[in-house]
Amino acid sequence: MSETPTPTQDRIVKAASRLFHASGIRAVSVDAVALEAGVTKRTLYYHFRSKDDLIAAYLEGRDQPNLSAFQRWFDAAPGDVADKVKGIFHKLEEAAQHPHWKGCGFLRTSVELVNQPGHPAMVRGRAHKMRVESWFCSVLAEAGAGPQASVVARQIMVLLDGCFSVVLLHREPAYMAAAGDAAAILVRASLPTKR
Amino acid sequence: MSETPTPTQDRIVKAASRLFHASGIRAVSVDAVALEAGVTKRTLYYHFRSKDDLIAAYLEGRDQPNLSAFQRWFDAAPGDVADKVKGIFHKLEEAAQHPHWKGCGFLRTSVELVNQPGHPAMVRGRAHKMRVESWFCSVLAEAGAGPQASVVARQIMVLLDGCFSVVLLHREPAYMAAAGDAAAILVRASLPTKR
DNA sequence: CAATGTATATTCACTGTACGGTATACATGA
DNA sequence: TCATGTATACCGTACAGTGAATATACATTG
Repeated sequence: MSETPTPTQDRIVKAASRLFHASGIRAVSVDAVALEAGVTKRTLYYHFRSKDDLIAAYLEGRDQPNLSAFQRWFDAAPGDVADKVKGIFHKLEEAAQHPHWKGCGFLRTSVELVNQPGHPAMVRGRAHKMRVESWFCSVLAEAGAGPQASVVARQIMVLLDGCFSVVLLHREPAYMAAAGDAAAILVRASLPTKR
Repeated sequence: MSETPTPTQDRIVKAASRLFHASGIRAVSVDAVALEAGVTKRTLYYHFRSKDDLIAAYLEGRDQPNLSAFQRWFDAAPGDVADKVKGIFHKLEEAAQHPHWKGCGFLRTSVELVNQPGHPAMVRGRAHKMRVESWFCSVLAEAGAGPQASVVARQIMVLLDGCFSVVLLHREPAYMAAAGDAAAILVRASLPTKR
């Protein structure tokens, strides 16, 4: 799992990621993944024990890139911490404009696996969300939020995941702007007054 | 659709609701619904054209009850508007304690149908969420939020749906308390200062 | 009243297909 | 020759949906 993947494994995971993210894990068959990867199903099963393994690999591959994107967006935004957090929501709003945008793969997978809380994909989903939350928490703590940092980090996570869900249903990215404003208000309320 | 359902139709929809809500629409077969309803599959297909029709009926039946619950919780909570909104999140937190709690059927169904935006169930999901949002909006407007009412209503919806998603993944209802605090802060910020 | 017709409601048994996963054999290079 | 990798063909199952027959209810008509 932690070894360097062969080119074939890589192609399979990439194909799985495209299809799973586009249509959901239950709607995509193993045959479809093999076809997309240009590989026979038997080859796929040589490299992955089961479809569940493939799902786990799919999410594994999205963990770091997702977090990095948030961090990049935060760093690139001008202004104070509150503005920078708001900047993340702004970038998310831009991304959601594309008709192919499909929300958060971790959340969507967790919905499809709602009755298998111990599924490796669920474990990875929780770990990913916790990483993001911890990063928000440390950012807020460095900005001087004190003991409020962890609460506000949780509130930001709720707003973030709320955006994914609401916009996936309504296809109305403007919710993200409203959520960004909310996040900025909450961050400011947690920081010591400026002057 | 608007006619009084026969007892058999009612039993089928109720069985479908239980199973769909417990496990998701894709994980539950029509055979399973028929079995749960104590009816042959062929009888089920006499009353409903397809599984999609059944899914739509399932969500149709959750629209008004869901909204009414929010309104009841709001009315029952003490304090000003901000406190009452927070009261909704508190009740939600209580509900999420039960191990059988499975989040919001509308959101979860929308995830499972992500590639069929025109599906009747998606249409009903959007309509339901809009009804809830409109109700929040009118409540805020009556409290004197002015033009901010619609923005804050959207922020509350994002927090609400964020709770459903986050808690379904983490199984940690405390996120709802944090979200309730956030909602109260946002509502207060939108109202004219007391004195 | 009895025989008949008709719409509603229900059942058993079935079809076609798509799916996750596998048995087995073949190829290739160290 | 042995490990790695790929391919063809297949298995058993589960699923959405259907065909054709049957039962019940109730009205129409001789």
